[in-house]
Amino acid sequence: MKIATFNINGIKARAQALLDWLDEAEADVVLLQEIKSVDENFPREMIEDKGYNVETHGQKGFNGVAILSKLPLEDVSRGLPGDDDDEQARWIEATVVGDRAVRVCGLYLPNGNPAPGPKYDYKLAWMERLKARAADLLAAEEPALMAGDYNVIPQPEDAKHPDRWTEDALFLPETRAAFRRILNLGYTEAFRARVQSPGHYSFWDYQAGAWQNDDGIRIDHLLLTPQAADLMTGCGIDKHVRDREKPSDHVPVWITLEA
DNA sequence: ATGGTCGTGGGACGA
Repeated sequence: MKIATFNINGIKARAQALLDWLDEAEADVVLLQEIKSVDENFPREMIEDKGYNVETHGQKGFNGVAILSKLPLEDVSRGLPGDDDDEQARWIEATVVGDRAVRVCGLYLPNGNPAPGPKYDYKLAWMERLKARAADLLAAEEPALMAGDYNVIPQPEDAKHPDRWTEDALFLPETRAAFRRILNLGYTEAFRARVQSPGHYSFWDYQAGAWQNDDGIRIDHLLLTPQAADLMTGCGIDKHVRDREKPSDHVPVWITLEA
């Protein structure tokens, strides 16, 4: 089973790029972030025509997440638990029924800039709620993963120029510590578990020639429970997608599971 | 320090 996460930065502008990538990647499950669409306007038919089941959790203008799956999806749940007043569409989860059942959670963690400030407070509070959900998932002792745009640069090795990010909400010590606390519950960060070398990124800003200079950061992650990590057979970043026409500023990150 | 570029929706805001 191949599972990918992809922040597409707007489904309307990215429709063709997404379809092209779906054709080549042949992922069984895709977790999308920043669809920037309400559910009614999401172009589900074009994706269903490629054999995917489609579950969305959209919002007007911003945010929005979705799950695409060639396998059946069960027990779909929308919204990160822990704050009934939070109306931002940043979380969706479902059970994928393959040879084994895998609980997949798609997330779009708040950016948090500028920090300090209310947006950063929201980010840290959201990460605390994420940790609570992560702990509950672990307690089930089943294959499960939480994947998406974490807006967290875990280590200096995950940025071309870490010195330029020291004041940024994606790299502040408090952000990285909150991310580590989630990992330390018992999660495996798929890519870093398999690749130790620096210089692998999943996001390049549209501005200032970031892509041309390979001035990237690695902020899209897949976190696996021990039962999922035991099934992992591969992991990769589809960097070449960033060089295409009308690209997202993120590229897909994926794993393969023996499931 | 500033401005640099996108997407959505059709203005301002988020990233």
